[in-house]
Amino acid sequence: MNPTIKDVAKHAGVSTATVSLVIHDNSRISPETKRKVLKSIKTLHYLPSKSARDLVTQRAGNIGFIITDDHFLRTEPFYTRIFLGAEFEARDGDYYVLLATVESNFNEEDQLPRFIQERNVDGIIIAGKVPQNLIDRILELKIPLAFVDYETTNNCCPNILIDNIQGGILATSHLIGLGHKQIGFVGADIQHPSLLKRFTGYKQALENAKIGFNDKFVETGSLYPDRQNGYDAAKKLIEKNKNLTSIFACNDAMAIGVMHYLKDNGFKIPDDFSIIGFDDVESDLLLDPPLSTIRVPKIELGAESIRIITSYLKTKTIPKKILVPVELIIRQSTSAPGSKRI
Amino acid sequence: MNPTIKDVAKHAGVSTATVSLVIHDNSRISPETKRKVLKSIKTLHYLPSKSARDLVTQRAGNIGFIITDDHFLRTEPFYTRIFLGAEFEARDGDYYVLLATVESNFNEEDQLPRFIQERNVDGIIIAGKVPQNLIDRILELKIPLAFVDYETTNNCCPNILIDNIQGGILATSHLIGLGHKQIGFVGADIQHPSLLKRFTGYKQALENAKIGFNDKFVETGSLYPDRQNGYDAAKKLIEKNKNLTSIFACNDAMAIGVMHYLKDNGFKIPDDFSIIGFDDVESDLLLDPPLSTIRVPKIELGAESIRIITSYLKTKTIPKKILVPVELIIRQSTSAPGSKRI
DNA sequence: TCACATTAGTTAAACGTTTAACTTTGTTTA
DNA sequence: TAAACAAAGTTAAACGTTTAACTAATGTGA
Repeated sequence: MNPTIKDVAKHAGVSTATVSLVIHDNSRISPETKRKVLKSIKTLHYLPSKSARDLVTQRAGNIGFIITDDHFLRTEPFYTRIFLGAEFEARDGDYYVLLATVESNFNEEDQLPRFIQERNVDGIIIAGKVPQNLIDRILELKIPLAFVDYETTNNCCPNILIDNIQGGILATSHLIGLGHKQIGFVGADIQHPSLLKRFTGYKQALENAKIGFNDKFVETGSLYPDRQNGYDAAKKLIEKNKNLTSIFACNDAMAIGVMHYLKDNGFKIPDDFSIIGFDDVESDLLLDPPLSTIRVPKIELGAESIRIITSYLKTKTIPKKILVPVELIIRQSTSAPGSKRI
Repeated sequence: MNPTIKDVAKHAGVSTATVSLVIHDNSRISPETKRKVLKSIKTLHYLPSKSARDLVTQRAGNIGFIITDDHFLRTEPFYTRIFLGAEFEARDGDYYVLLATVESNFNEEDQLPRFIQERNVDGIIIAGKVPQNLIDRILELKIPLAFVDYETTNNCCPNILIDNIQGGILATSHLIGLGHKQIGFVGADIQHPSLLKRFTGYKQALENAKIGFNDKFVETGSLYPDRQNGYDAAKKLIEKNKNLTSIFACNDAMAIGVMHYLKDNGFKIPDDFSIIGFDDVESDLLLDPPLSTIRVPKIELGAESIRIITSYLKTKTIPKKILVPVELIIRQSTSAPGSKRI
């Protein structure tokens, strides 16, 4: 069996309390005793037991990370990176991150994630949109909660958000700056706060540039912002508006769908048509041409959410909203409106 | 505070031992008492504390998952999915999975992952290649260990492996079946057992088809099997062998590099040149044309590794090697050798 | 010189379970 | 009828820490 604090105490000729105080660097201990104890710790290869510690301190040492399986499968590289950002940051603090997926149609009777049932987390991060009744049940249990990339209306909890409006402005302004005046918007799930704000940014940029907003240029009918729906939206939009020269898609997945539609229909990108996405999913780089987009600092988003929740656990104070800035990434899918087609 | 076992005992009018026995479904308890206790548990919303349990049972309830940061960043979608497979499977068992990355040049004095320091795992899964001295130190601590996608020479521990040889044969035979006779191989890090076996499969398929092996058709100089090195390898290989009609790349990342090189140099895929990869990373689908490849069941690989290690923890028996079968995925990057170039 | 701090440690209870060993009561068996 | 056994619980120790409250020794100011 592993050595315990008692073994160390005996070896160093002190009480277990002293050993504990040394471990926690308490000033009550003289330098000499400290040295002696540290030496014993080293020679015995002593490591404190986490479960014993957790029991007495009444903490779990874990942060739960919840996401719907739907989100996870559909937009995996996006949320995976947020998770990783959380994971990395948690390591520096003193936590582990436990992952759980829930069904997107989670309902009353469904089992809560196991780490909640076992009281195995000190706090929870929810990534992306989840069913309201899940949120309610967690709040009922009074487990500290933070949301990343999902804006809640009741401001019970901190929200770590992408600056979606700014992103929408950046993307649209980029196209405007290149000389585009006919700019389409491809979106989805208009209930989703993030997507809505990107749309708001789009409109705001048009207004700033004194370009009239035209709702014929907007296609937001589908539920999920995925590749197939991007393809279909592009089809509708372009068939309806022959004069369009560019599209801002609400995320990269849809942008990729748009690109495929354009390619399938003989448009050259960016010569005939400029297209910009949002998210900067890594795979953008594989595209031909590489996609201009708005970079979302995913790792940073995850890290920030850990910082928020652990600081809450320490100080019991919550900031309401954190807005993480985004960045315009110009690649080769956008250019000045060039040789017009047909 | 949450209710404890004492509260339940008091509420049900029994001892805490009885409550514990009920929870563990011990036959010593009469049906009537059992019913009574279960009712109290329900009305009080009692949930056993994991840390108390862990302390007394001397288990952590966690499995560690270790990977080098290098692997993780370079081939993220691949190992991420293995991790997820482990995560999902662990949930059904009674474990959480804790992730840790280590530096690929991990050395003696470096800190072991925190979950090892804190004795917070019952077993460890190592994914992909890691430095030998890390392995040695874990073995020293006598923590049960399993390797996924990395073959260890000393057979101390179970190895959950992709059937790389079979994959190499499948890929190469596919090209041969299409009529190719000049088939290049693009690889890397010839020390890496997995890559080596893919190469073995390549040679074996050639032999099976009575096609002579030509080491001019092989390029395995670079250290990492990534996109850039794929690009460079294709360049060398094709400049050297004008008669090549197809390439089997040891993974998709390199295959993508090869495709980029081919595109940059005016080759049409698959008309002028067939290319097949290995791994079936999701992003293959974005490529133009979509890449034929060998699918590795990543989720399954992770799940299997959890099954192996938890079954070891229960029964203390280890299977030596598990070979997970792979599958040929034919997309549009391979076809019969067609209209030759220039 | 004495009351009082300060320093450097110790003692012992507490955290919430599990489980071996024990008790009590009732039922067989020889 | 007594001894043996089975059934259904209980008691109490143990797991390995942390920490409030205590103690003993030394230093300090009036």
